[in-house]
Order: sequence, then structure tokens, then C-alpha cells
Amino acid sequence: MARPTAKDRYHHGDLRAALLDAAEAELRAHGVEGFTLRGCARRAEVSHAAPAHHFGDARGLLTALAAIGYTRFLATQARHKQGATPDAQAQLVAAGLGYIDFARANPALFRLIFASDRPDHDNPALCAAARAAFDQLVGDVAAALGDGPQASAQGRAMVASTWALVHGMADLLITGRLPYLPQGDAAQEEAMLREILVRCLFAPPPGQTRAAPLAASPPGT
Amino acid sequence: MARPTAKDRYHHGDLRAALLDAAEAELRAHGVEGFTLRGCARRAEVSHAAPAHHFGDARGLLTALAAIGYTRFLATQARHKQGATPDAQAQLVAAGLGYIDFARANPALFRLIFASDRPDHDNPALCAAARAAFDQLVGDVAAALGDGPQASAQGRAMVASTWALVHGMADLLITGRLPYLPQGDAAQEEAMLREILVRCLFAPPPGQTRAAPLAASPPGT
DNA sequence: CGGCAAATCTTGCCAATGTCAACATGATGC
DNA sequence: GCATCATGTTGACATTGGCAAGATTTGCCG
Repeated sequence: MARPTAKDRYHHGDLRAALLDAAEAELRAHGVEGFTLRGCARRAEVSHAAPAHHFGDARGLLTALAAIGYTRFLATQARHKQGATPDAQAQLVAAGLGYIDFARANPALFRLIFASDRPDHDNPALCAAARAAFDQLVGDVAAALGDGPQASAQGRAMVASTWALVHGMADLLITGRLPYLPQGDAAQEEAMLREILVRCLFAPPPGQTRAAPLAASPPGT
Repeated sequence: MARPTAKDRYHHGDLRAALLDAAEAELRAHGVEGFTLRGCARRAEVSHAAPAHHFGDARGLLTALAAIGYTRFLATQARHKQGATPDAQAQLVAAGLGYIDFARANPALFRLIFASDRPDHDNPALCAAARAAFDQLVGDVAAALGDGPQASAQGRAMVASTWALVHGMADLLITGRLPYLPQGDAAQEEAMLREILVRCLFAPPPGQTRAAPLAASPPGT
């Protein structure tokens, strides 16, 4: 566990990783809107122009951080799914709770990913990370539906509504806006979130009795 | 239609309103993260320090703008509700579509209100505006449920899930993330949004057949 | 082993920004 | 009329992001 990255060396050793850590800490401390490139440099104890050699500019650093955030985002969902029963619906609910858990544990990172113009969302690496997260969602929904979601209009609506509901809960939660949430009791709170997810995600389409494997599209398409 | 606010007068006449307009234009042009107080002053053709006499600092201006945004937000919902059938469920759906419409028409303002730390969310006027919007939501849900939403656990979950779903759709839409949305055809697009809303908002609680006026809470509470 | 090129980091600089202080101008009320 | 206050301007300063030039290290190649 030798730590060769002594503070007094001209060359840092692994400044790139250190800057990413510093950037996340800055984000956590001051939010996306208070993020400062020079603050990152100070935190990493390098000069203010050092980050440019690794990330170009502030946008480059935030883009790289957003891509890393996506992988952590997926990891959190995977962790939650491992702790759930293996049936597809429970897996989908677990993924949703993981989505929300990530947002609450990393609100600034969540906002960097989903509600900030500062990262370059056209960057190939960031696009790929986003795509992976989306594919994961589509896969979970498909498994829960027992159907290729892109196939039917209902499947597509299911993907959209699942994402919207979970994303809305996460976004409202990190701004303290989700109303009537049982305060303090984590178990009770998760129960309510879970109940909402189950009720909405597996709601039958209008005119049907129960959801589960959906049949064909409704007449009129 | 006389326009006494000539550009060459020392006193502007109604700089406060002009700065709010300028701020909204700046927001629309550069987003919350690119917002600049000096840019507002330039747009209003006053010196860079003039805004301070009306709003104190940048945060003050954005706080006032956020409060105004809330009233427009409510007005958009009210307009949509007027165009819908008077039954409570249609009214709730119309309010949701108005929520989404506002977000799409004013994405930067929407983000200023719901996803920015720059306004002072403890400001009394802004708090009151937010409270009004929330009360409106609770009222709409109560009417659709035929029940005081705070009364039952289901009512509370209904308020939370309604808000979360609509908010999630709005937030994903303005970042171009809501998947599988029929492109181009506005009517078809609204139909899909409406279908999602109806399916989720009026979904029966697990173990019941249909929603409409909900009965009491399920056993076990 | 020597030396040179590239990578990495620093210092110094510039324009833009937010905020403050000091001053100028106009409106209002007595 | 005139004093007072609101409104607006100018100037200054610290902070920030980015660029250029120089310093230090690493690595490669003969």
C-alpha cells in the first residue's frame, strides 16, 4: 500500500484519476451549478491549469465524470437486483429502487447526468454509457412483460412510463418535493415507493383486468 | 400604445419588469447554467450594476423569475383544464398534460423552478407560489379520487405517484430522453402521453379490480 | 550512456463575471 | 425651490475559464 503519489513531486503519478475524484467531491460539495475547475485543481493540489492536459476543459472533465457516473448508476441497480427475488417483475421493481437509491446517494452526480448541459452529451463514451443504461431498462421491462417492448405500442408505452415514473420519483426526492413520504423510517419509506412502483408499472391497460404478459395491441392501431 | 420607455432616458421607467423579461430571454437562450446577470443588463440596455437596485443580486432576480414562472405554470394547467371535459379524471389528466406542455414550452424556466439551486427556494414569495401549485395538484387528485387524499395512505400515494409520473415525463421530454415517442405527429404524441397518464394514474391498487372512487385502505395498515 | 522529443505540470496573462463603493441623475414631497 | 431618496452609471476588485510560454520529468532511440 505504498503511496508514491507524494504531494511534493512535480509529476503527480495519476492526476487523471485524482481529478475525477476531486471533481466528484466538488460536485457533492457545491452542486453542478457551483462546480469550479479551479476548485478541483485546488482539491487535487495541483495548479489551476493542470486539468487541461488531461481533459481539455471543464466540460471535458464533467463529461468524463458523467460517463463514470453512468457505470456507477448501473452498478447500483445491479446490486439492488441481486438482493431481490429472481422473478422478472421483482427485478424490474428492484432496478427502479436502485435508480432512486443512486439519485439520493449521489444527487449532484445524478443531476450532472440527467439535468445538466455542462457535459457534452454527444461525446461517444458518454453516449455509449447512456445507451447501456437505456438498454438495461428496456431489457428489464421486456422481461417483466414477457414481450419485446419495441414490438407493440403497449410495450413502448410501458418502457416510457416506467422510466418516467422512476425518474420523476428520483428527481422529486432529491429536491425534497415528493410529498407525504414517511419521514425517518427507511423501511416504511421504501415500502411506499415500492407500492407506487408496483401499482403503476403493472397496471392493466384500460379495459383489461390484470397486466402480466400483455396480449396484442388494443384495437384501433 | 405610446412607448415612453425610450432607450436614451436615464431612468428606465419600469426596469424591474424589463429585467424580468430580459432574464427569461437569457434563460431561454443560454439555459440556467449559462445565465448571466450582465447579459440581462445588456439585453435591457442598462449598465451592469443596475439590476442590483431591484433584485439585490443574481439570485434575487432568478428567485423572482421562478415565482413568476410558477404562476405561468399554473395558468398553463388551468388553460388545459378548461379545454377538457369537466369530470374530475379528465381534469386531472388535463392538468398533467398542461404540466408537460409548460415544461416543453419553457424548458429553461422549468429547470429553474424544479432543478436549480440558483433561486432561493426559502424565499417567502417563491414558497407561496410553490405551495399554490402543490395545493392545486392535491385538489385535482382529491377530486379524481372523490376522497381527501391526505386521509388515506392510498390517497397520499396517489398524490406522490401522480406528481412523479407527470414530472418524470416532463423532465425526460425536455432532455429528449423519453423513448419511443411518435415523432412529428403532435396528436399521436399527445395520445400516447394521455394513455400513459390514464393507465398509471387510475390504476387499481394491487388486489382490486378498477380504480375510480377508491374505497378504504387495504387491510394491513 | 547521451540526448532529444513528448508528456506533464507551473506560472503568467487575459477577458468575462458578480459584487461592492462612489458618484450622477432624476423624481417626489415638503 | 429644495432636500431627500430612488434609480442608474462608472470604476474597482476578486474569482473563474482558458491560452501561451516555460519548467520538469519521462521515455525512447541511437
